Amino acid sequence: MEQKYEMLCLKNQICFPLYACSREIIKQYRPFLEALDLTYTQYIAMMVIWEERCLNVKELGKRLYLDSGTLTPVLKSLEAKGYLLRRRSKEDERVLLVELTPEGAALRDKAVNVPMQMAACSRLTPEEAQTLYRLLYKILGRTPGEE
Amino acid sequence: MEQKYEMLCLKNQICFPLYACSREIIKQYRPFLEALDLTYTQYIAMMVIWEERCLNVKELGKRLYLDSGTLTPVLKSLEAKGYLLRRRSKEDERVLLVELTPEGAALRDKAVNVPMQMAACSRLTPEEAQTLYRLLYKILGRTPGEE
DNA sequence: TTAAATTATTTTGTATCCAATTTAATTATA
DNA sequence: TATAATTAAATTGGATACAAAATAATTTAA
Repeated sequence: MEQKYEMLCLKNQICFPLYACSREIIKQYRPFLEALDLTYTQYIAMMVIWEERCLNVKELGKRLYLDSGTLTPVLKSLEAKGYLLRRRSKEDERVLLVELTPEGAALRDKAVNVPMQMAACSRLTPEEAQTLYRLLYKILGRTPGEE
Repeated sequence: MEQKYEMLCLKNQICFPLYACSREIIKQYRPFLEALDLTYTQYIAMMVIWEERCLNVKELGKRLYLDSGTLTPVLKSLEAKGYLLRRRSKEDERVLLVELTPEGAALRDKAVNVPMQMAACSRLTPEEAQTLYRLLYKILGRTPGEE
């Protein structure tokens, strides 16, 4: 290939394997999450909601790097399954609060083994996973707990 | 948080930052790709087609980790823009060949600076990027050229 | 103090993704 | 050689993603 096109190859891209890996791993989640009747997006949303019990859409979106355009249908679906309640804040009617239900809390016990099951599929050593984790959060520009 | 839920937190997931990073970087591509009237998916498809000049949907899908359900509309859209031709193979009518047009080849010269522009946005050192690259392809289980 | 600006969420429209089904062509086999 | 099995794409249906516009509530500022 001509020199000037060298950088424009799939094999010289860093974003492409990131994109491919992300989708491949999410595909691996499928059988485990299907048993919980959750999609991956619903699963990571529930993960934050399990931790926080109650938070608003903006906060949730910041944690997940998703905007309300994506979250609105996801949260409506989780509400329809009975795992959370959506209600407007009393102090500020613009704010929508998302609150864990007892059914949602019960789901956490059913989900508790998913991380271990997924770890068993990993092709990386714990050290490699740790390195990857650090690099990914360097790209994201903030650590999970931050802000 | 209770010990038993410890692994079920966003901050202890490896897939989540992968998923978030992938989307964040694809978002960074947008202004550069908009100038070419391409989406990210169209861009990586063109990248393979620029290299191969002519290949079939199955081969393209293997390179991109995408199936024909995703590729069919992407390729129709690229054909509509005039960057490629879709035609059935003479030897096997089931196979759809995707062939670069002169317009598609010309687009390559307009895209040639995108990788450099994106590299300028990177928060990683070249060494870190190299490490990340290696780990991602370890997860994918095959190197870019392989198979 | 009320009109303008801002903010949080929803809606809309477009483009993926992907599982599952369908269609059409080819190959294998009884 | 008919028929079954396989294969490559396309289609269908459901769930994201996300930009842009719309809606509604709150805050700012002239």
